Amino acid sequence: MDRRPTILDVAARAGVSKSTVSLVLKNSPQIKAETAARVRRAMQEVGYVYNRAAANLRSSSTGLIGLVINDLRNPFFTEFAASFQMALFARGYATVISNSGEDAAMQAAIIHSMIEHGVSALAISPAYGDVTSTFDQLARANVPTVQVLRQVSSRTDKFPFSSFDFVDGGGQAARHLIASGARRIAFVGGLEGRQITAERMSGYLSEMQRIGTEPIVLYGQPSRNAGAELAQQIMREHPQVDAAICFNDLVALGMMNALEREGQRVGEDFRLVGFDDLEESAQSLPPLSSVSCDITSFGEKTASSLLDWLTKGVVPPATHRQSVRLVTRASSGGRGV
Amino acid sequence: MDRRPTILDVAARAGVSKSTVSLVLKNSPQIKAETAARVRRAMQEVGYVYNRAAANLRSSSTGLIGLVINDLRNPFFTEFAASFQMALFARGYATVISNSGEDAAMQAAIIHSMIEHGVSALAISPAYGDVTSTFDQLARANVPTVQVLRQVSSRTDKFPFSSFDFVDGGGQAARHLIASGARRIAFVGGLEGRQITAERMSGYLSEMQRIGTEPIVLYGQPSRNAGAELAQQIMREHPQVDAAICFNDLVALGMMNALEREGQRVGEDFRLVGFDDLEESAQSLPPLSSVSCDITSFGEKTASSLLDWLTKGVVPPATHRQSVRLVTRASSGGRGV
DNA sequence: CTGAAAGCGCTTACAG
DNA sequence: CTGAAAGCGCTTACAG
Repeated sequence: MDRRPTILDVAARAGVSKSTVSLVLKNSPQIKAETAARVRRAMQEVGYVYNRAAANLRSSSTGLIGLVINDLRNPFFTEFAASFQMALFARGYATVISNSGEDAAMQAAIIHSMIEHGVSALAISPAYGDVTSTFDQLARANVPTVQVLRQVSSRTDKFPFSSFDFVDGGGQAARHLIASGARRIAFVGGLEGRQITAERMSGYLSEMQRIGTEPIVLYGQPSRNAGAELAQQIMREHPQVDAAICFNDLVALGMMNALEREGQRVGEDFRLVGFDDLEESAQSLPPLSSVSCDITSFGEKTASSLLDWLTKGVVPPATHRQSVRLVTRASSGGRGV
Repeated sequence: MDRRPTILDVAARAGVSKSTVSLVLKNSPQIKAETAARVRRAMQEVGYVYNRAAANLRSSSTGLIGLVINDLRNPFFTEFAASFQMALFARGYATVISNSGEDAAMQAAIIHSMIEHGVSALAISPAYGDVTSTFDQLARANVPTVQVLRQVSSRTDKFPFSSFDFVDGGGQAARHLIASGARRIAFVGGLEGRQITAERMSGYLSEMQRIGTEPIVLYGQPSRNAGAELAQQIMREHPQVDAAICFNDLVALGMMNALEREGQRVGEDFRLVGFDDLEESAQSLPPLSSVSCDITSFGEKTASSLLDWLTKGVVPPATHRQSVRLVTRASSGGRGV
């Protein structure tokens, strides 16, 4: 009673061979409905649980998809993880999620373990660091793997990369602020040297060049508190600035808070645009304009292109950029918008 | 070259039997160092990857620990997930994390799938709903399972429950506010009817009864925006209130923001205490007093008690409450604190 | 429509 | 210190 019942136990109970039980498990049309019903009843009676590991061993495909995430504490990534998993689940695949915590060594260990556990495919939102041996391992093991949101391996032929078109988003934001009458626009927040910071900033830089204005850039952590501090710094050191494109909404919300406390009317005296369009950004006071990255649909698309690769051999394009869309709200326009 | 090399390939390459290879894999001291080295070299050469599923099939223990989380979008739970996983990883166990998204049916499907995949043990921060059949399944499959943070099954003998001593935390917060000179204290935020709301409120209610004051309770979503709205409502409808214990820090931060915008000085005119002690709470303006729940250590303890159960048969106590500690900052005292 | 046999890649006693 | 054999719980052709 301690060991788990197997198909042999079920077969004995139902008075058939184990082959028949196996066929019933796969809903084979070969089995007479009556026999199938009897077998199913026997499964109930003995408390049978399918042993997927054993099945996989023979058929050598686990239906397990791995997801390695660089920071499970960041809502942007967890939203991705949640929608990715949901999409796979709906198509009958189980997802194992693991968090590397921005640690390349941890990431290597996780991936190693996932390969051992026989994942059929892998999506990685990678930690920065030396990852060549990690990706070599993946190549050897022949596990279809995509890089999302961050590109750390340049071998996009083997490890296709997909992300958002942040460059375009930054351009949209800059043009919108200029059109709304902003005179001096700063780019605020984001860690220096990170690719994603460069991308989000790039569209802003082009627009500043186009209108012949010197850009003003203040780097910082992508957090609410950093945003508040940077706002103070701008009011002190750059009083001429009357608008900002923020690395993300958290920074923008922190800035908004600090500006309003100092009596600045956000949307009139100072215009603000963020990135990510978090749920709460629509509800801030004033509501925050933001470059919306539909991370939910991104997660779903990543899931289906990975499955197409796995099941139909359709290799995803080496690089894919999902388009983004600026959502304008009161923080960048008149208060009543 | 397409199929993964097995120990037989390694054995052939190294000129030994597959048993020897297996022993090398387990670092058996029986194998001569020289032979082991030769075998290891052969593994490198053929690109061998351990097949854990096959190993598990024979030894019937996967070393896979499942974690089912009710809401991967909530930082409190993701912090738990991250520390739980780290702790297990450090002890050589792989964790598979899955998100039920507060959906009991999804949760049932996830747990079913995890059992099939042969998890050795399970931790569940459960979704509310009808879970009897889900837990029956677990009982039948004989998988050691703990409930954390939310108790949905009353069979704590089979499914031990552990959480924080929120009741005590609420009491600490209330006594502190009374001692600081607050005259009228409200309890703000948290969904009505949820056990965790009741727990966090309970200590407050006792203290109000003790000092003979009618409690004032305003329910709401556990979010920043809800906090801001509830603050407005309090200023309008309960002008006599000069302090609040909030369901969590998000609510408190939202309240703080709304209060300050209306010119109230938080910490002087209005005293505020939250729950959870988020990282950013120490850095808000003013810094937020909060009941600190050390979720990191909670995750680690959960991991090790689960492993003790799995490996040594030490069943955790039916109910465990980790103690919490009020951290007082300027939001509940003088501004200069 | 159902059964007998081989095999997936390991581990585990048991010999030697 | 190393090898030959059986077995973990399934699936997969192949018979019948």
